[in-house]
Amino acid sequence: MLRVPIIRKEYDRVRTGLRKRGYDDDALTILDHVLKYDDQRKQTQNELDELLSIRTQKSKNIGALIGQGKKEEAEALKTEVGVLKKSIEQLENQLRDAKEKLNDALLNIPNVPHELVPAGTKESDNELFKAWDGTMPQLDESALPHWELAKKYNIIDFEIGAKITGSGFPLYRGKGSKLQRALINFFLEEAGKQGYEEIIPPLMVNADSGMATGQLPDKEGQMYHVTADDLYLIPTAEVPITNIYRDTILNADEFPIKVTGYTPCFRREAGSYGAHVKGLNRVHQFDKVEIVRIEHPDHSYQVLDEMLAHVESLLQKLGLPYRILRLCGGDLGFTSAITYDFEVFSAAQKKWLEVSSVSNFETYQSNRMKLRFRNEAGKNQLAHTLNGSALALARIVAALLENYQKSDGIDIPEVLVPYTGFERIE
RNA sequence: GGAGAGUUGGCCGAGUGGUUUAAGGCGCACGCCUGGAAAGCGUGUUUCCCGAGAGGGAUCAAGGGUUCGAAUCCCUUACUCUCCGCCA
Repeated sequence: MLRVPIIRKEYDRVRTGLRKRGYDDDALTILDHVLKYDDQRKQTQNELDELLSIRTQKSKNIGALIGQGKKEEAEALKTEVGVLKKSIEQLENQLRDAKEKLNDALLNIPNVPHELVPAGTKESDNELFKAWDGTMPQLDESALPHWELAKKYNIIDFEIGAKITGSGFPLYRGKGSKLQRALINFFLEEAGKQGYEEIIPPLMVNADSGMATGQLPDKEGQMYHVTADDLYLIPTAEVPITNIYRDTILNADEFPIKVTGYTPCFRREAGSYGAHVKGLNRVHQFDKVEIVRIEHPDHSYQVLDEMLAHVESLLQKLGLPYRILRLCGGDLGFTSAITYDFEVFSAAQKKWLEVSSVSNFETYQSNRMKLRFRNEAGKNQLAHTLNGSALALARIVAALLENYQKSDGIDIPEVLVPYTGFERIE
């Protein structure tokens, strides 16, 4: 979340930034509420500290008097301190109240967009950062969408998935399953070559973790909640991986921190319907390889570029037409300062599908999770967190199947053959 | 699931209601010593809030309670370890 001193000192910048997200004057009053609650907090804290100081002092005196055998004086002092108790209790309640209000307000303020982020509220306001300048796949008239191909070659079964669990939980089988595993391994190996440490994290997280990366409270309804144990199924590996570093003070020489992990991802996608959810376009469970970086604030934007280049190289190796969007303020995730979306062209559907989202959160997440490093001056400073999909599988599979289809089979991109062990799906 | 024992600073570890400071050790930083180093000696070393500073407050797993006063006593929760049960 945002730090109060920033809201105070850079008030105008914060307001301008939030306007890009569509905040009007009315919505912006939340900033003034923050300042008000913070003032209340400080004042109450000061008053309380003073009383506590007096209490401690007098209590020590009581101890000393008892030690000297001066019982009556001690008793008198006890009554005196007893009077303080009520005021202390009252101030403690006030303080708790002010902190709670302050925290609630802060939790509801999203990150301030980077200056490069275009203003806007609609998808069409996203900026085309990099257009596809190569050739588009030429498909026959008879080309099929991926859900038809999945059926034709018996590689993905949506109906059985729906029977076992529900719609949006596809079952991969045979070469479909092997292709899935090949892509996961390919992505992990490529990340490994770039120096990312591979991990396998827990697939369920507690509320603290969800809060730290910002899924809670903002996206409460988007996660599957296991109520019996109050745990959440992860919507992305970002959550468990970034939370490795929750409540941590790093040494500056521990940078760069580069972690990658494959996990299934679970999303309720409440409110989605129609053509958007056809086939693999939008599912409740999908596989994804995520890359996460924890960085010194001075380098995070250079690192963001590195991450973009990495994702781009994956798409190039897979031979998929792609474009890169710079998200507008309204489309930007709650916690993100800047986000680039990668979309691949799914040639039979004639649709661009989002397959990666690469973001710099600056200090928004690290402030929530108390992730700091000791800087050159020896002070503890918030680190920057970044992450990106590299890549999300389901839609990549959709595009691969559609774009590489021939009348009698589907070719496997050359780069994947060592991982699949076969060259065609027939 | 049952029973028991635990959780103290970067790490180890003492501390069963009060005598301004959570003992001591290790590690780390700086200084003295040295030709240089080691050893030795000295000083410093949790984090957060308020404050220009001096200083004040909080912090002994978390949250409540008892008390003039809680690391210490009581309650709840989480986690760790041991044993039993179940189990891939």
